[in-house]
Amino acid sequence: MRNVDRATLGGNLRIDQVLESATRLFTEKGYEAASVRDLAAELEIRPSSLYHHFPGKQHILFAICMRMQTDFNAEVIPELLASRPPDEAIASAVRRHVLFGQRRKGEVVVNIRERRSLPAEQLAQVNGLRREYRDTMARVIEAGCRQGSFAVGDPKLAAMAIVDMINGLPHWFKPRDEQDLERVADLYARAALALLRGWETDPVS
Amino acid sequence: MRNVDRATLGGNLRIDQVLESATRLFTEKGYEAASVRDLAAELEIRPSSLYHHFPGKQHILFAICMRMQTDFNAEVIPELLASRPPDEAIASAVRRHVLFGQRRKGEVVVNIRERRSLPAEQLAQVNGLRREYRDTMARVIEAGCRQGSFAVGDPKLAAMAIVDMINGLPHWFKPRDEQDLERVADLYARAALALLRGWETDPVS
DNA sequence: CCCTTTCCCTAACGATCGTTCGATCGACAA
DNA sequence: TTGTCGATCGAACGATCGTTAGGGAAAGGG
Repeated sequence: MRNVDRATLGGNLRIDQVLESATRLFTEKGYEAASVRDLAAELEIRPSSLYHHFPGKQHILFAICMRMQTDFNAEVIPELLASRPPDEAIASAVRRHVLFGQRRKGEVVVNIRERRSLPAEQLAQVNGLRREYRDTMARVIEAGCRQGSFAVGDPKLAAMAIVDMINGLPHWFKPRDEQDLERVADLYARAALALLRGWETDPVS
Repeated sequence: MRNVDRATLGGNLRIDQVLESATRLFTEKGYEAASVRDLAAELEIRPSSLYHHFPGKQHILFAICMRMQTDFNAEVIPELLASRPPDEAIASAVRRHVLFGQRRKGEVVVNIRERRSLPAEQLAQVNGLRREYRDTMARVIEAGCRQGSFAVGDPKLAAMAIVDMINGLPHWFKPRDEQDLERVADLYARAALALLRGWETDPVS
């Protein structure tokens, strides 16, 4: 029982090594294709030793997804809830989202691409956190519409579009350096604002 | 040899059934988790019979990805190359992209999420087609910048952002009816234009 | 008629999968 | 010293994996 707590929340040393190696393996080969023996080999221990720290392979994936999404929400949602104009809230949330996606690229990609291999109940937990983020963003967009900064008919759709756009980034973007990363983060923040301001006002052609 | 040709291009009846069932299985369980025996069971034949039509499991995935991406390029790229203002070109390309993503949702999702399980050489072929699409879109965006319709500093980045946004759609969007689908397709076309017009002109806050 | 080709079958191959069991080793408290 | 406990080990379990070998039934052309 103690192990499970230390698996979902961080804390233990060896468990962090397991999650780190597993993240790398899962991103490179995919969750199903990466075997417990691959993971054990990377950690230089025997496969059976892994079961002292985790009750099974699925729990490793769950721990990766859950920890990543928890940290993400704790870091990005406050930007949306801070009391300030909706443009600024969206802009800094998008900035943070982009930066998080690069800093924790491995976990983010695993969470996006391998999450569906989780059993229904664990998958629902992770999806709950993701929905919480999207709903919060949708509410800020709605507030921006009421006060006239944004022109969006469907705030939920707009939030999904923006999130999809940002989540695509870690799959292919390799920043040249820290400055390049900041540039793209700002660019995406601008992109989100351009989207929300001009969505339903501009003519389609 | 004949089989390979009929696998990548369409034509044969049974092969189409295999690709259709495989697409459904791969979307539901993932390529690695879906076994040859699962696929054979769905087709009500024995696993070994599959090897009369395909030389191996990987080639089924390759056929799905290649056929989907070929059809996609043949359908969407002409919208970008047609001689007309860049706004209109982008708008109708995005519209077509969204509609294609719904009409061929299964194959599109498989191509996005399972493509990486392909061996390097086959993966490169599919990625080549994808790059062709993105590059074409980037050139249209660049043209739009030169003639003043768009205000984008990095056309390739803008193309990737738009493509990521649209490709996210098939993962979660379930249109109520045909009209709802048309509505979202138009909305995403507008979103792309809003993005390209206001990207670098609007202040960040 | 026979011969080839197409399609599917039964049976099984070796490999690898996630996981379990029981023993062992070292550190540390009593 | 003895006892406890966390961590690791070797060895193996049954299941399932992708794939192959070889044969049989039906169809079509010579």
